[in-house]
Amino acid sequence: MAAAAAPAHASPAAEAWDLMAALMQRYGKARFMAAIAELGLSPPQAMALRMLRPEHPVPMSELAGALGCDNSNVTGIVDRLEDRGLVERRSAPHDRRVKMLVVTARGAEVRRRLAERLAAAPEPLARLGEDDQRALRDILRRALELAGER
Amino acid sequence: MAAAAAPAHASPAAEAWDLMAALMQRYGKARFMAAIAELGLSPPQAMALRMLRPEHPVPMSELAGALGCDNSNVTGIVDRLEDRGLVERRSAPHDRRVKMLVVTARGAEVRRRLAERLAAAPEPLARLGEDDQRALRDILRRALELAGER
DNA sequence: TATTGTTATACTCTATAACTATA
DNA sequence: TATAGTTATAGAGTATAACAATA
Repeated sequence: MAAAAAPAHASPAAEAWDLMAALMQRYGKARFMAAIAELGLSPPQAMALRMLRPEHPVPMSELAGALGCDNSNVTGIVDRLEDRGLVERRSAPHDRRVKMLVVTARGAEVRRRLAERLAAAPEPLARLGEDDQRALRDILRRALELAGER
Repeated sequence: MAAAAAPAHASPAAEAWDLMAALMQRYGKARFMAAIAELGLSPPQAMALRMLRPEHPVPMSELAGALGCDNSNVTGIVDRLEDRGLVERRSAPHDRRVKMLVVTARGAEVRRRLAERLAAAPEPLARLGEDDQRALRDILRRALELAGER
């Protein structure tokens, strides 16, 4: 099936955005689905494991915020990750309502393997010359800096 | 919550890929979810409507391929789009097993509004100078051309 | 025999609302 | 009263397997 939208972009930035979306759709999504299938994770489980950082416990509600879903969903997602021994719930010292999420050693290993599979640049970027690669990286760094990120 | 992965990239392309993923995650996803909520579409319904092009009927199985899911899922997704009058099933002339999907006038309008909301470049890209915007667009065009796309 | 789309089944994700235990 | 997390519920997406109609 062909691409989604018709051309005629409002600005070079809009066209770049469109091209980035196409790249993510065609390469990023396929790779993500393949990687999580290998590791036996569902998409939200994989996103949760990516968001959680080993050695940095966070409350359930913060994970819900990062995943952009309701707290009640996180209960089930974490249940299944915990069943597989990838994360643990711990009580918070200062507030007994809060449960802190901790990545286990096994979870950290799965998380590392996932990151490894997602890190490599896809073919269209990898094939670019060194100059283009660096220019692309530098422009994107500037974009995110301008927006106050990082 | 902080970003997902640790730094130390294998190449400028790998870092650029990481930055693009961050951009999509932080801006693309939020905008997509807001747009489909306004239009009353679920994520797969919206993806289906994006993939289908008015005036270009395609078989159910081709949509399944474009969505990267099983044929059996498409039955339900299309059922709900058809209930809302956004697409129609038509019989194919040459093979009576096949059903062709057609975007209705109403579906085309919803599809247009969706595309409109997703087309604008997000703030980090829009804030770049003209030179950077054009350079970014040109590099991405080259990347997709090299990979044999478009 | 093989293929297209549907149905049946089971599991996961999703939001909403009601509940608990804390604060 | 308000908040963190759970449970209950209902709707949607997902893959697998079995099926009907057609090729």
